[in-house]
Amino acid sequence: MRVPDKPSLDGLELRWGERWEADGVYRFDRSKTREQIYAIDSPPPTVSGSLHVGSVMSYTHTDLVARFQRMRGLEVFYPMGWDDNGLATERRVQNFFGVRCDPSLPYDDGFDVASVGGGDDPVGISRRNFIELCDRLTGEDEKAFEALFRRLGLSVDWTHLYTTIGERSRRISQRSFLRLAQRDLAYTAEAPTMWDVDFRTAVAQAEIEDREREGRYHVVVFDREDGGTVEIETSRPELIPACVALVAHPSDARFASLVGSEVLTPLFRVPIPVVAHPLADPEKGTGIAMICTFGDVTDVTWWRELGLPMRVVIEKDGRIGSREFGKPGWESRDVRAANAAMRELSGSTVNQARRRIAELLRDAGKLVGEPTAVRHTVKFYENGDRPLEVVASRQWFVSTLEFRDRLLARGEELAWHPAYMGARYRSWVENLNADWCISRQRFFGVPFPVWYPLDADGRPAYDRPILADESHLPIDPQEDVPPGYAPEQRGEPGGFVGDPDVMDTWATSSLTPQIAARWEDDPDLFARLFPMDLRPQAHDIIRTWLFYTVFRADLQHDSLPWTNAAISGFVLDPDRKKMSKSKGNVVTPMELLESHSADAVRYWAASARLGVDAAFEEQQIKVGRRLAIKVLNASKFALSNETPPGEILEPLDLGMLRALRSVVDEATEAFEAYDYARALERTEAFFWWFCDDYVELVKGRAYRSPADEGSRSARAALHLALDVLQRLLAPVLPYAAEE
RNA sequence: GGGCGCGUAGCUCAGUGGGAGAGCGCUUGCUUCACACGCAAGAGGUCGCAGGUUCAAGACCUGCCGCGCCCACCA
Repeated sequence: MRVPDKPSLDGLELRWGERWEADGVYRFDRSKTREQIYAIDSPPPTVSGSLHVGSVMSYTHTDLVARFQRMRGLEVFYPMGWDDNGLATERRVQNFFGVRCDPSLPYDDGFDVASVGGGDDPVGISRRNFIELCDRLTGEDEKAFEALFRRLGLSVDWTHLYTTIGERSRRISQRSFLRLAQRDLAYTAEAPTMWDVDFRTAVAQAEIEDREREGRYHVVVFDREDGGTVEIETSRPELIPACVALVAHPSDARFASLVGSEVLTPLFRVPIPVVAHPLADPEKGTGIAMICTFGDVTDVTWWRELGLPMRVVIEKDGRIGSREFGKPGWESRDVRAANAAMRELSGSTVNQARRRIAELLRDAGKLVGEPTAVRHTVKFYENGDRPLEVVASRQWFVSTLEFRDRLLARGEELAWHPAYMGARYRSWVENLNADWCISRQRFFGVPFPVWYPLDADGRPAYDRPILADESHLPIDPQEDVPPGYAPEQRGEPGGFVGDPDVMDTWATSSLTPQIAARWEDDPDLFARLFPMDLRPQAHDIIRTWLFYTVFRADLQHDSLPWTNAAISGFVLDPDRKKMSKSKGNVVTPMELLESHSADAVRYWAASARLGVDAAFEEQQIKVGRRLAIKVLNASKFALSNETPPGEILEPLDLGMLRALRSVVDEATEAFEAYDYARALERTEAFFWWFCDDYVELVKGRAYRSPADEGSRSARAALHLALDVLQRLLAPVLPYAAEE
């Protein structure tokens, strides 16, 4: 045994990191059975830059549990993944290399990105070439991520690494999709969906957030057939050309006589019916509202349930398109005026159109008073800058609404840590209002393993998709050819065309348990791991990652994907604001580890309970550093006397050990309840008492003659207590404990 | 509008019906043979407010105030 003269934390991470790797101490032993295994569904961090100090905290939380379960004798399956599938990566690669993905181009296996000049316009390349570039760039980030996680001391088995754009993820994602399609749970439909006009893609309900915005209420006059008028209030007058009806509540006496009659829209003079529907709120506006295709999701409900026609004026780029009145579906009592008004709006953004139509209405005497300013909530894509529009387009959906009740039951079945986080899941599931739209009009993602036959005129038969053969996955329908067709038939009448879209990134990451456990690629391994024990994650993605993963497992395996969910909070800066790069208060994780040591940073992370947002406190990290150093020094004292210890007989020694035993019990109980912070708190309090009181009390006795019984008892007690304390602290301070 | 969480020392936070606590920071003293990244002593609190239950409330119940978050059909 060699005890250093002056113990230090410096260099411990590198030394023990290498040793752990060489010895394979965290390598998963797949010969173990399900009962002997503790399986973790690690969150794959998004690869589009660098990791945040918040990630350091939450990944440490997972590692605390992993190390505890391993020390309790379970074989821990602790993989890692990189989430490099998605819009964030796509944008980064585009900007970095000056390229643009064009899925219609064929793969160029001799493509050299160096040949892409510094031209102004991005160079179009095939999807496969684009993915290869994504792989290349994300590879760099992923190396940095791994270095950070290794230094932090995450006891991950790095041989179980996956990427969400990798071949295995694409295969499993496509396989799962095909199974859903075969059961008609995944279906394609032309339907109104939420649409981001900047990214030009459909988005799902889960990616939508409300933001408060300034708006203006306009009171607008519609003409009745009998010569009277009716006034409605709207914040979106630019949708008047898309208006298909007025709606009032069935029991609203004020409008009862109007229901069933027709009115004319202002400016466009389009005859529309007045209808009744219980969703119309007599308290709002003037009590009667216009229904447009489509201003919001209520419009969609009204349109569907009342069987109204569709008159769309907003294009996918968010501008008002040109429309010709007088044609079928665009009838008008004054075609000339309608087209004149339409020309005023065509080509402008909704904001421009809103101002312009207000002027037109005013000039026509159809605006009552002036628009009044109001703050109201508007739906945005979570990464978007402009309000979402509702656009009718062909998309793939997964049936969700019909499973609401069983998904609620799954939420009850899952053990949430802390328990109250289950309420967020519940309120989300209770309020689901649409099937999951899983197609995205983007490029860097998992393609749909689907083609469509072309009819004699070259039109795709979307109602007869050709599903890929499962044995050939993953496939890219832009390159691969469906069974029974020749490559030359691509795009030709009577031939086929590949589905151009990619899946929602959550459609793949909702399968992380299946990907990590190699569903159907390795049935033996899967049976040993699934359902898993733990999903660790932060609270902001309960309605996405957690919800979708529960959903997929329920559909595919009729079970929960895991039994426990451990929900971490966020890291806030000391002013209690959310840390953000723009405020310049971000500390890079690697710098933290280098200046304070990994154990010190882990200590700070371990003091933050699950579910609670934690303040970033450098002071707390320093406290952790002192604790780690104290462990080294106390251990040095206990180990420096090399004479053999004896039997523990002294009442003081026995009393100390009795107290330590109850600390072990408490810490174990806390850890089993995922309350690592309490385990640390109890252990730490005991440890400082042990150092300051017990050690000082027995020091003199320990220094007596080696043969002295009291001295032997003291030394034996010190050895035993230090051994136990090191193990109690090992999940939090693995480096100091290992040293 | 519905729901969840949180208000305890200057700061960060424990607190499981009976004694108001820890760490940091602050003050004072100490080169004691594991550790000055240490040790010892000390100052510092109407436990958000108001009722109620109880022999006893920081804790349990009700209402209110404040902060944060989640959800909701945006006329």
